[in-house]
Amino acid sequence: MALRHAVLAALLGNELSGYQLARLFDVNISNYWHALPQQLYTELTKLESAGFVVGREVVQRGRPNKRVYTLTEAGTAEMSAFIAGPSKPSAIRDDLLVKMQAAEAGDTERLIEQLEDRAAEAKGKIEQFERRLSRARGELDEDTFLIQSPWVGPYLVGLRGKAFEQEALDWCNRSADVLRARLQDTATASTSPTWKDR
Amino acid sequence: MALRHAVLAALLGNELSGYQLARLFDVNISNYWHALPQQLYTELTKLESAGFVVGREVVQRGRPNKRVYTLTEAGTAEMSAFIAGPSKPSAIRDDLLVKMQAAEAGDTERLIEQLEDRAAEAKGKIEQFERRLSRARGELDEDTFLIQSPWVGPYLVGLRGKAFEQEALDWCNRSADVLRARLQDTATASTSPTWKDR
DNA sequence: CAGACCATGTAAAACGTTACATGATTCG
DNA sequence: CGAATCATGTAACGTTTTACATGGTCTG
Repeated sequence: MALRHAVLAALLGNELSGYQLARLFDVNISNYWHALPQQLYTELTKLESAGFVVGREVVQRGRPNKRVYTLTEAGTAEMSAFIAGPSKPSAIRDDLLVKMQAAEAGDTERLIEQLEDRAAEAKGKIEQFERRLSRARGELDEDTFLIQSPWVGPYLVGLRGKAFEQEALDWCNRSADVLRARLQDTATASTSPTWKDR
Repeated sequence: MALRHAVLAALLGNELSGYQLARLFDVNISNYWHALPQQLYTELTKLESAGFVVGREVVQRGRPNKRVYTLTEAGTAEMSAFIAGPSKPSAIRDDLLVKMQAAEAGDTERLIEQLEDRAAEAKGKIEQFERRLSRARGELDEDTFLIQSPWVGPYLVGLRGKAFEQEALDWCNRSADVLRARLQDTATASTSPTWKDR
């Protein structure tokens, strides 16, 4: 009763196959809901037998055929009920933060490496978000777009995704700087033992 | 193999009971790892039989006795190995963002309410973080603290928690404003049907 | 012709949530 | 005297992850 609504939300206004949905979850939706392709295929099957979506076969040449899904009225109603209902507190899990919490127990240089990798990833995602948001706005500036566009939900969600990644980037940079400065200090202290020994 | 490391990280340097751990996870750690008390009790039992922590009984008067846990060397080694190993991509799940993505399908006023509730919650958390960070720093300013303090991990994690909540607050306010402005527009449009009908 | 992309699933194992269960003390 | 806090668990159920499984086309 959980992934269900994330899938329905993605399908609202888009006719998508399991594969397309999986890519969406990977690049876009993963910023607020994470799911693996296998889950999506089984979830779509369940949603179809529950009557919330309908699938139709699309025959392709040069590629495997695919089955694309659309929301039914029951699906839209389900989404509407979900929106009106209570929200569960948002859950996060981030290995990097667990590692940072326990930083003293591990190899600092290795942790800095991981912060740098994550910073690079965040940079890439920010650029992706910027491109997607800019494409959505078209010619309009953001405020005008947000008042005039008929669909504003996905754009606002995109803004949050971008801000989240920006925050991750800043934090990784700051933290890596701090850890590097502390390594410097330790190194200086231990390479000048003459001073300490006196 | 997942909650395990979040618990070990919390126990690093602190001797805690299941109950104390549960409160920590509720107020502090939930910003990067979410877990319910039941999970923590069972996890502590598992960690003890795995040899990563040791518990000892503390007899109290006026309160139920409790069992407090400390990391063993094997536990610290496990943590060190975890830090050196690969990190899983961070997972988020947030009902509010799912609802925003599907905003067109639901009651906008109800969604605005939920954004406001969440904003208020975020405000409270930010203040909590500020108090805790300031207590940790003591007299020192942040930069000095981050170079001099022997333990810097939990502080950096706290900075991230605070930034995350700040970002949530800003986004909720911005989004609620946008949705309200759009409601205004629709109301204006539908209360002047004469103009539309001509 | 190897590797990436398109396309879809099943099964078992691990993990997380909800419900159930209990009981003493302190505060208003 | 009711509610909150302290304190710890078990069992059933639902969800997610990992591993297994397959096969065609397109690009360099």
